[in-house]
Amino acid sequence: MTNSKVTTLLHRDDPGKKPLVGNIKVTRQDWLNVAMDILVSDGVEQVKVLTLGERLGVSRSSFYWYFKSRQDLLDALLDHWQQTNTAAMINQAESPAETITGAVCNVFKCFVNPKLFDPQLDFAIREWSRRSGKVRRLLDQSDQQRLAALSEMYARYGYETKEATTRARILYYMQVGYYAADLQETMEERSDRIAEYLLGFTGRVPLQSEIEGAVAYAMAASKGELS
Amino acid sequence: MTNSKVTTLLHRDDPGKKPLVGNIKVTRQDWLNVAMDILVSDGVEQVKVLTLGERLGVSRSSFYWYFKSRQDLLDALLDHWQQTNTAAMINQAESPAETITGAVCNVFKCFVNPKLFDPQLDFAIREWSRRSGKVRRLLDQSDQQRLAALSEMYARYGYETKEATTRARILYYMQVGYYAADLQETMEERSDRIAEYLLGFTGRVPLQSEIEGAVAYAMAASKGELS
DNA sequence: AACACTCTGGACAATTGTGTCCAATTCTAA
DNA sequence: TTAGAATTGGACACAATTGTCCAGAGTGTT
Repeated sequence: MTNSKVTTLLHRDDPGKKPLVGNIKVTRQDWLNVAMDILVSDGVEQVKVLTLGERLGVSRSSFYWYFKSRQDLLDALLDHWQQTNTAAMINQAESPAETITGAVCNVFKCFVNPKLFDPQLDFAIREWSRRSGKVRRLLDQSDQQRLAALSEMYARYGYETKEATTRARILYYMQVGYYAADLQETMEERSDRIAEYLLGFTGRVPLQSEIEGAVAYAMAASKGELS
Repeated sequence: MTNSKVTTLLHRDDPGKKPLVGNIKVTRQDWLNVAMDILVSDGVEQVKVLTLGERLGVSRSSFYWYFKSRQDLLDALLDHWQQTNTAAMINQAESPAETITGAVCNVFKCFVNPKLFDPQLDFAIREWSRRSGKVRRLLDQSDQQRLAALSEMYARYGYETKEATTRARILYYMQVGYYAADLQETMEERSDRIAEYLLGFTGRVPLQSEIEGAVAYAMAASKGELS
């Protein structure tokens, strides 16, 4: 019904890596990669030891060599998320820019470049948080940090406090909703609205150069040309 | 971890209804109500015949008298959603208003009055749609209809096409994201930002009377005083 | 009083998931 | 070449879940 990337998710599929010796078929990282893939496409509940094993072509027992339990794997996935997404968004919100529209363009980079920020992973965690108090607490904390960084960004360009925090919410939750809806929109379609998005989010007309820069970045990102 | 309403979810808990005769302990509607409750609070995957039966104080076999299978129940839940949420939002988007800010206030009614529109149910369906092609198709269709109605609303007040459709997206997806994030915000906190939300969504300054009307509606809705 | 109708409970089968145990395999090092 | 370490596969135990079957318990009808 869903997923399965064509990229090299598994050690054995990556020609750059040296072959595994001995009786070894997969690595701990392979289990993690496949688990992450399923987490993103199908949700936590579908992260099942049996399913992962089948996809790796390996028996379930192997799993228990690398992980203490299913929960142990889930904790590792959560760790990975914590160490990537939130940091990236805060970083973009704090990047310098001439104008507020330029600053929002910086934040847009998170929304279009999966190497910077993985919105689908973010959504998967959000879904997971509904069923786990621990995950919920971590996510609430991240949301607050991100909103604070975005509010501060608007404030830097002269918006008064309440307008700054409200615009931060609109920008942030619009992004959350966009990925929750999981549109299958091409990057061309999205780019085509950039000027209007910038106007909507800031109330100010963006510079032509900002629009062009954002479109160029979005197109490059969609082709995997960025890091 | 979650839910359980205190309201009269079950036939037997509603003093207004006549008692069930014979060997009858629950009705088909009771099963549906409890299922809907769990769908909203815990997601489709948690809608289990055993769990529902326990909550109703009845054995699983009873379920199979009222429903052909678990899938049969899920189809009924989906039906109910279709016949409520989308219609309500389109209706609000089409309501007449003097200004665009007033029109957005009409749409806000959906976001704050659960009797008009149930955003948590909407989110539950969205989550479900990730795991079912059938649900996915129905939801995509609803999203498009709602976005079309909101775009048309902006267009009525003079926004040109691309700005109208973009603002419709910001308004709609912000709402989706807001409920996906599942903040535990009081209605006072939300109301306090209404003027800024209106400015952000429309780019125009709302009338004082519109703000006051919207706040009054929101507070009444949160107290369950509306229909 | 006998019967039909509606609903419920309990036993059973099949499937799918987690976790444990141990033997088998394959490389490395002594 | 032999011992040991790392990894994997297969069998087993256990729990949760869906679905089937049928007997039984109330009600109303004839």
